[in-house]
Amino acid sequence: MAIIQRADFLIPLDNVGYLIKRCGLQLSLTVDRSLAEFGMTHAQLSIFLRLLNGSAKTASDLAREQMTDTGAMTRMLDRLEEKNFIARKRHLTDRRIIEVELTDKGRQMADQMIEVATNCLNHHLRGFTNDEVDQFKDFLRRIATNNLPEL
Amino acid sequence: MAIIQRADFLIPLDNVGYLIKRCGLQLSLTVDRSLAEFGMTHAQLSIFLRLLNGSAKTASDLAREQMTDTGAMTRMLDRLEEKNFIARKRHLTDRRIIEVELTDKGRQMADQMIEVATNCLNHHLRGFTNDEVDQFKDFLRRIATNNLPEL
DNA sequence: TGACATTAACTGCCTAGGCAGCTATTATCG
DNA sequence: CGATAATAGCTGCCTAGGCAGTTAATGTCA
Repeated sequence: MAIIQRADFLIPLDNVGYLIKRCGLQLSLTVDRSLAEFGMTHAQLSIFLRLLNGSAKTASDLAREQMTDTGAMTRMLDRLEEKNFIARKRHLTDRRIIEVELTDKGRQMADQMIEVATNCLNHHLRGFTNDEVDQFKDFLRRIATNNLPEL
Repeated sequence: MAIIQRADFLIPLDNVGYLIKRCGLQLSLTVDRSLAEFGMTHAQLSIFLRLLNGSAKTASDLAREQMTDTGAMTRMLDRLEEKNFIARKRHLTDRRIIEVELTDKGRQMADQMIEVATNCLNHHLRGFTNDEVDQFKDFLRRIATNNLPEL
């Protein structure tokens, strides 16, 4: 019951892997270009979003959710701290942990970035109905969870 | 008639941008891990596919279709040439152009890689019906073409 | 034809991520 | 309690891509 055949694989526009990768690249490129006026990137926006909604509070939370390395995250947080967008605080009881929080300046920047990025997303999704977007997101979530075991 | 609202943006699993990025990362990670036994990557497979089906013949074709830089492509082709997977040949009439072609060794490697990568893709798409895959691909193609102007 | 623009490929420089290894701290379990 | 494992964050090293600039070859057009 294989879904994807060898033949599909050879045609770029029939190759799901290629299509996902391409859309992801286009999207992040568009967002990065739009955020360039603030000197920011989509990767940094993503961190801000996690901190804003509270789904990540520490450096390793962020690394895990961004699917990146703790080393890379350390350096990314260095850059954000340098610009006073975030602050690091040692956890009181578990002193291994560094708690990351947005500064006022960070929250303000996040606000502007969200505005810009939302527009980019809507640009890429123009012509989609709400139902289609919902179904699309559902597909993506199913693909993501199909891989959880080895994540 | 904005589709994506600010509120959606804040919730990772409702954020189309985040979901696409995540799926793309997971997919290429899975493929890369599977191709590691050959010492190859998904980026290299992608080049092989283009050369196999004839949709790209030159270095700049490849760079354009991979959405990368010609400089990066030069170096990538260096690596592939070094391992004798591809050969470079000057175009006869337009001597600026370098034509890239797979060697026998390259074609043989491509064959094994396609097998492996197809399995990865099917793994990520398990539980999908053929219709769902078709619809998913359609969504992705629409998103990709929504951005063509500035490509 | 000759000046200028464009294209293809390449190179050097910079940045950022992946990986391995390290230290400090906490958890586990005999 | 004490040894060992696990976790969090950090650093050095390497690789690969983005960008700008270069060279060679071709196209354009007065």
